[in-house]
Amino acid sequence: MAMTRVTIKDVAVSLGLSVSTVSRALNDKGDVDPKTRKKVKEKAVELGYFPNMVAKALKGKVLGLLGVVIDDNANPFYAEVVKGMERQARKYGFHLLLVNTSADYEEQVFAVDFLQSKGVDGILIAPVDDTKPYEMEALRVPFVVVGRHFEEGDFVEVYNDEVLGGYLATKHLLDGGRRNIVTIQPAMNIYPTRGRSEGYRKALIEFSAELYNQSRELKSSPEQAGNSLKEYIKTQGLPDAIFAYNDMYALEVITCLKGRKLRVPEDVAVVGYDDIPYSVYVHPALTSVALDKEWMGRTSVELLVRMVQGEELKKKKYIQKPVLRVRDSG
Amino acid sequence: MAMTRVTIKDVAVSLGLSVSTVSRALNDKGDVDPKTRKKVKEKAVELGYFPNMVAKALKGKVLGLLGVVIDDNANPFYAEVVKGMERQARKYGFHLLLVNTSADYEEQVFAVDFLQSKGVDGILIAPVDDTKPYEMEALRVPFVVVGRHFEEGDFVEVYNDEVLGGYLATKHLLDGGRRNIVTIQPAMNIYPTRGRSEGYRKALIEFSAELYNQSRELKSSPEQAGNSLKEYIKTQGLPDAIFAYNDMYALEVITCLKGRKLRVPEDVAVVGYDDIPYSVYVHPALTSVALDKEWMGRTSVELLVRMVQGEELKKKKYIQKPVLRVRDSG
DNA sequence: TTGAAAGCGTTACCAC
DNA sequence: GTGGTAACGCTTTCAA
Repeated sequence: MAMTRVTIKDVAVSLGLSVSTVSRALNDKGDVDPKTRKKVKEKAVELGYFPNMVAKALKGKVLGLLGVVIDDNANPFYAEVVKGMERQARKYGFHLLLVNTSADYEEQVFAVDFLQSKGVDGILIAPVDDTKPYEMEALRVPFVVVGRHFEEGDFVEVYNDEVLGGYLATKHLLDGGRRNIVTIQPAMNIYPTRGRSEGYRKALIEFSAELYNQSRELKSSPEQAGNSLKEYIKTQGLPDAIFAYNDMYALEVITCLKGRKLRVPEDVAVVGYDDIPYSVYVHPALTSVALDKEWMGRTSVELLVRMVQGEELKKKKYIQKPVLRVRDSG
Repeated sequence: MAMTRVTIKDVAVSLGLSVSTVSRALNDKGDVDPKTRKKVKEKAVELGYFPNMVAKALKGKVLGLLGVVIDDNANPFYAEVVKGMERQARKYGFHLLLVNTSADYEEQVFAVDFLQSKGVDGILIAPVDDTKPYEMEALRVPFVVVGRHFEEGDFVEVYNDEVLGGYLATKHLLDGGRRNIVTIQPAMNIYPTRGRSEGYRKALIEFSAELYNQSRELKSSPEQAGNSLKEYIKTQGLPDAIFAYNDMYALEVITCLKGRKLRVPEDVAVVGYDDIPYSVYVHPALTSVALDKEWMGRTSVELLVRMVQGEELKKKKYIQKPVLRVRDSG
């Protein structure tokens, strides 16, 4: 087990060559006699040699490590994004280093520092707060912002048209005859919340100023969504539709509604967001704004790798257009 | 951005000290004048120095990287396990390197090699096939087997009592009056399939030899579960209960059943496994064998870190007892 | 075509 | 208590 590692030097001495020649042979670089090269490679395999990336990295080469800083890998949205990242990273010979922040700012600061001290070549990050670009200055390696969008700063970003998403969802509800639509979302000030709100209000005002004036935004958390809604209903009365921040919120909202013997969508229509894989199995099947999550992962890694390899990206914003997937809940 | 990194040497010259002294001061090692130590630390902060773990690792120290080799991070079961791993790893100052194998053996071989060449200190692995212990010999770093169990080989393993899980599920169905129970699982030959089958058969034979002789194991895949079942029904007739390998299978099975206008659980009862977070929201809510997935993640990391730090584990098998969560599907 | 030697950032041994 | 130096495994000039 703990047998000492086979190094380039072992290969060299066993062949009576110098380490430099072996290095060149193995990396197909410089001038090496084809025969020598062949011998070296065979010997390397025979001895079970495999390169020590750590040593390579110390020589200024890339380690092939990409840090991923997200809220929670078990959130089905991020799970899919990460899956896409992993797949793409592998194609380029890169590995993913995962850190969850629980959407906590301190954790994020720590994560970034820690990741960098480990020598990652780049970072994929969904910042906890995308309103303060100067906070990204702690980043000393190339990075790509995933699923967020800073108004200022010209970072490379891969995100979704959240305004369109919010508009689509709300418009659909309006088209279905709903007039008392409340939206529920987390208190975080990030582009996804801002954008979806904006889309929501855009659809409302497009319909009438009156409806716009009655717009209602409820702040909550995935776990508390049900309780927040209950509270809201108690004081403000029953809405006829709810545009949930994402499918987790929608699921909680539906559970709460059912608990009060209300029918979905007959009494209250519910539209979610993210279109997680389980939305088909729940009852009623969720109507949701769909995003290609793997695309986000693949694209962000693709861009980051190019940056790590020294490429200067001209295009910096990669925006995806969401689509409404209409099912039974609204 | 691309400003060159602050090294220990920069701190040394700016203070007129030697690198060795600075190193000792920073690491609280050996003899250093308390005053010097203080000065060094302050200067380090001032200059924005942070240790280069890659260089440390080259010196034979631990890099603080743990490789994770699993089927698919987006599988809700693994997502929770990974979450537990990440949390625990962080406590110890370790990072997680994620690789998905899609349950493909070649991918796994590649993953392990690749991870090792990147200098990981240890590996957490859910092997694609846990019947061939000698295949683990490619592992040259400490490793912990997660969610799998080899009959031979004395690896450190963190897994679940799958026999009990299968027994619990089947017994519950039997107690509910079901007599024609088929189980559906993947074709993979891994402890979870073997164990759950065994538990299934154990419950059957405990009831009667006749029932045992009628036991039916259907091999399929999560995506094909519905079709496989349809095929089965066509040739073998309708069972009155299905013990699904996990909740994903169960969800597919239920969808298939509903598609044929069959009622769950009235016509066919369905029990799943893993108790994923969404099982509460689906309709009917899934009865499922529950596991503490985060515990698996935490424990395996805990053990691996201890191994990496040189500890010899006396206890090698960490087994969790599953519990049946009865809801509406069966 | 091949080899010697320097250097990447850090630690550790051994003098001073 | 402090500093010089070798060493970790590898790549990369620069000579030979």
